[in-house]
Amino acid sequence: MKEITSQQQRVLDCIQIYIKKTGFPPTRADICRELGFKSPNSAETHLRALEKKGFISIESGASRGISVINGESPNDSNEYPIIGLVAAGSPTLAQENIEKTISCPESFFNSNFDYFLKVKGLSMKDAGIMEDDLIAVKRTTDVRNGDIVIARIDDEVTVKYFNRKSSKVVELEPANEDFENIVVDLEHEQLHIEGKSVGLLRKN
Amino acid sequence: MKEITSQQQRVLDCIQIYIKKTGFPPTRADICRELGFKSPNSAETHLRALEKKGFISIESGASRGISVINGESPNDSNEYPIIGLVAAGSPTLAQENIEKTISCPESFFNSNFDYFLKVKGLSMKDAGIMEDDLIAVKRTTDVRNGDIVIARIDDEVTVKYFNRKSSKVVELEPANEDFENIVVDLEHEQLHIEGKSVGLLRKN
DNA sequence: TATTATACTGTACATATATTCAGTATTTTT
DNA sequence: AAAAATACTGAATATATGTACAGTATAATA
Repeated sequence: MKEITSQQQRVLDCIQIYIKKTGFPPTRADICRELGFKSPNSAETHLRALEKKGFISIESGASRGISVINGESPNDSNEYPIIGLVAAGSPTLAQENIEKTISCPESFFNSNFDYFLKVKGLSMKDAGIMEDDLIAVKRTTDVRNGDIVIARIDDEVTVKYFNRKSSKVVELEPANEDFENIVVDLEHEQLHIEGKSVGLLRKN
Repeated sequence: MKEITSQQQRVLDCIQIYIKKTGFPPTRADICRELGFKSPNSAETHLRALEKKGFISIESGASRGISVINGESPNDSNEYPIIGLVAAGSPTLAQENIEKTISCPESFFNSNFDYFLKVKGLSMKDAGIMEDDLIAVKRTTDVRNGDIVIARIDDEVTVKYFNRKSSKVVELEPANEDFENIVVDLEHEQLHIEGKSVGLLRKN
């Protein structure tokens, strides 16, 4: 990140204050009004400079398409991401998989947790886990028989009861008689435990 | 704050996700693209409805002039009591019935709510409501068919689906075939609606 | 010394965008 | 049974807005 000039700082501050106050970014004209410029091009050139230096990004053609690039993530509060359970692919915390975040106390469930997983399907319905429920997931590989785990086999992610049959065999058991147990032979298949359920949240 | 419809909720979610992703609010056309509408007026009418109900504010004439009201200020956390569902007696907020309290944001569920009710029994298990789950209850008598309600008949409190059969008859339907419908003849029995479920919380 | 970056004014214009009007249909409320 | 709210399509339009072009001037680099 390059040096910022004092005028560019004023413009950057102006943008942030404007967003704070209104909820959306300013136009070039708004910036001129706030800072006393008489030509929209004054704002324009400052914006381009700020973009070039990496302080903001500008969506070309979009009105008010300014977004402030925030180096620091707000990890001070307890924001937990909601991640969609996609059939293929692991539930990573990559930006594109995060649908939303929820603010909630750290010690909300009995154990602390890392993210919410949005459930698809009814394979755990007899455990009271319904479609679109949010499972509070704690990232851990320390799971015991009977735990509800988030498991990945190859690229498929599922939520099931964990049941270790032997040192080489693990069964993943649904809570719905319409579904069948998944038997994983650890010698021939990769089983990755993403974490376990420590709670559940449902919004009607 | 009035009731929000499911479509309006989709639009509201869309706006919040869009802001989260881009840093600025969507245009009418953006909303149409995201939700599959074919006319900008579809978005427009939903926005006006959301504004009327107080969920958003719209700056007249400004492009992308949408701001979400109550957009999760971090310190709006409240203490909500957990009340045990005892077979006899109403779930009052009297001190002796409060087992515990939970700190959680006001806007945690889609609708605001008043207390948590701890579930006993499995009469609603097919609705994903299990023993010891905490139902977020909003105190209201404005319930519709299909709502999960907290109802009191004489001194017995239950959680069931609400189904008005006629002006004189209401059926309370369990979500478990081992239980039977409760038919309430309003001319001969007192039915008191304590509130309805707006969410659920489970701790493993 | 020539070049580049900064810091503006002022005009112009294509298009992005909000917003209105005219319809249709269904559901909910009164 | 009538009225209001919900949930759309489709077309039209005034204006809000980004952005390019033409200048001027000063300070910092190379």
